[in-house]
Amino acid sequence: MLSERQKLILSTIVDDYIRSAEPVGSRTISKRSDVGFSPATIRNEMSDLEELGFLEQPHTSAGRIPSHKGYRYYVDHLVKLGSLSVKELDVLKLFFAERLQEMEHMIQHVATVLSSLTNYTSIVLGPELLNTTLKHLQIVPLNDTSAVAIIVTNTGHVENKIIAIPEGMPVGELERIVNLMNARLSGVPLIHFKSRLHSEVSSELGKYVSKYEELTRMIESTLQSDEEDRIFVSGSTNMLTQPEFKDVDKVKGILDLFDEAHTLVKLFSAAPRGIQVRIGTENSVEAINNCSLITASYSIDGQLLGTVGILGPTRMEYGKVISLLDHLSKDMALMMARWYK
Amino acid sequence: MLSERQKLILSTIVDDYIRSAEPVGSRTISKRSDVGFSPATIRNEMSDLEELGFLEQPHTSAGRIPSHKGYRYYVDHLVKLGSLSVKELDVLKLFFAERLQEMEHMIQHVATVLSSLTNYTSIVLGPELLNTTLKHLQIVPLNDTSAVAIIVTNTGHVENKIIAIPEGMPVGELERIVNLMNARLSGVPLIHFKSRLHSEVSSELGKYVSKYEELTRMIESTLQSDEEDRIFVSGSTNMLTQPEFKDVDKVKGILDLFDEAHTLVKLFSAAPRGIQVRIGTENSVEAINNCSLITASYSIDGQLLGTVGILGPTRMEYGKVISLLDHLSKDMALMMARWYK
DNA sequence: TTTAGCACTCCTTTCGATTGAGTGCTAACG
DNA sequence: CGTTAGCACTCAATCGAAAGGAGTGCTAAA
Repeated sequence: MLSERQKLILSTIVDDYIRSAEPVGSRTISKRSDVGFSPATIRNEMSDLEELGFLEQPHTSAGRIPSHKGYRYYVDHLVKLGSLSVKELDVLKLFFAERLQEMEHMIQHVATVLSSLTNYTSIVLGPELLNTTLKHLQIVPLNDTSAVAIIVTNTGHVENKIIAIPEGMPVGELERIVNLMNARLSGVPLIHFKSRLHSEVSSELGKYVSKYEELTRMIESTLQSDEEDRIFVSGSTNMLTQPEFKDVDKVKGILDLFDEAHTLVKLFSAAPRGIQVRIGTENSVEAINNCSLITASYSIDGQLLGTVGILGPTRMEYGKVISLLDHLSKDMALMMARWYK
Repeated sequence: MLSERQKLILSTIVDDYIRSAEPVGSRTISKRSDVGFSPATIRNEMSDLEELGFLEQPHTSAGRIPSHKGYRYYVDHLVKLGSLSVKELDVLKLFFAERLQEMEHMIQHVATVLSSLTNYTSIVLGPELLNTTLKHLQIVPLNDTSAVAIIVTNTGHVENKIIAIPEGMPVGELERIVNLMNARLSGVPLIHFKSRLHSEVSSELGKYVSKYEELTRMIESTLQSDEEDRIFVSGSTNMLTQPEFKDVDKVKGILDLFDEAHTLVKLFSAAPRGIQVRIGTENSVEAINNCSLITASYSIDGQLLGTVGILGPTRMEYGKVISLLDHLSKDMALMMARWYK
């Protein structure tokens, strides 16, 4: 357990380091108006804090910087949640007044706003398609062998994929099956689509049962294709403005990560409800072991939809970012609710 | 007009500099087996070439590097088009054997292959939607006020947009109009869609003429939304591996460019038929004034469809890249032809 | 015309020397 | 006994001089 004075000093060091990116010395702390101790006293405390593992020294005659453990303690006990500035609130208000039509555009826009407000990189995981319900299924033949399967959800999302028409199935029959599916499956949550497809429709298919298996498998694959389309990144080059990443080799790995939608989806799918701060090596992905990732989930009626996140250096403005994400994730949930109902 | 010997020397300098990224000295050139002159002779020629503006000296006691004019001459007269290696041909053959279904995936894949074969950044501009013909038009109502307009082209491309249902238009009437449009406009090239829409359909609309205007305007807007979706980038972080960009400030502007699909589309739309090499400041976009951009257009029956491009440092492997782009753009044209016919 | 020789330039590397921010320890102070 | 002033010590960063070396330009000889 840290004493009040230790907390004050740790907190001051973290704040100062976040601002300056330079190791913080005892004199710097001592000069601050809210700390009424001499440099020598501070030094003793700093020495203790280092022994406890909260601080590190790049080298003997440098100031101290927070260790991962130090950041962790700061985030858990000391961080002062900044309230959003008038300017930031204005931006958000304006943004949510805009009522973008397509959900993709809305989410991309959220990412852009986040990265420009924070100067970090923002990553947003959109809701899974499976949470929506089927509005309309359509199959448009392109030629004798292939067709486009189109699925429209109640949120207005359109998913499509080119499929092969089962050999020997006439167009008329294809239409009949699709009509049947529409009649029976409209309004069904896509997560139940697969099972309902079999229970509701398969009995009425007559002689095309085997062909039909082939067809449904392809329609199902249309639903699975979207995993990587759920991820939206903005401000990736903001990483380059951070002094800790002025060395090209250090950013390369991070920037490469942003192109791997696959890895990002995995990283974000693992995020829990509410707000989570993962510092340095707490991240499972090695490329961002010198970064912190703050995520906030958004949900409707307790059902987890997706995650909003900010990636920056471990020396990140935790207070500001946490309150911003908290605010925004709630706004997003509200906005999503309009779509889903 | 340069003498044969000057050409040989210029060519050798450019080749060597492309390989090493270091200023090239007279001794280095002299040692090469195909140049039978002493360093002193080479020096005299280099001095002449510098006076003519083909070479530059970073400082008095350094070797020479090619100027923009030097690269230009090299590209126009000296470059040896490398034939593709067996390995590269294998990659391409394998790739085009794969027959990806969706055009988007195919194009994205082309970009990936290009960047991994060259270690530069590849940018591909896909064909305009307007070159395709209408296969099917569909409007799916979501609720009382909005619907999704879906356009399927003969290439299997699906474009969709959420539109507002004109006030006071019953669903049945909406369906009737869409059916009419489908009957009359199927097979029409999208570039003529707008004009045909009016001439073919407007007479038969009865009392909904004014509402109908509103509706068609929105359907038309679905076609225009795709401009930025035509651009595909791969290997953007390859820029970071080039020694001339080891300084973060120098790459920031370039990487930022890749996020501005808008600017890229403009840059690529301006590309002429065939292969073009734009060196340094020949590029209109300032961010890439230290880069060279090589583009190759692809077309069917003389109609320009799109452009494949490689962006790298001015010190780029011109010979290799040019022949690769040439080869690939022709393969792409063939592949596209299958879609369009 | 070509080339060997040589003085000269100037970047780069190296290596102390210096500087200065910051520490740890000790002893004095309230 | 906690706090602080004083002081010696450490070590990265900065600076400058010296050395090294790659490369040039010029001149004169082959």
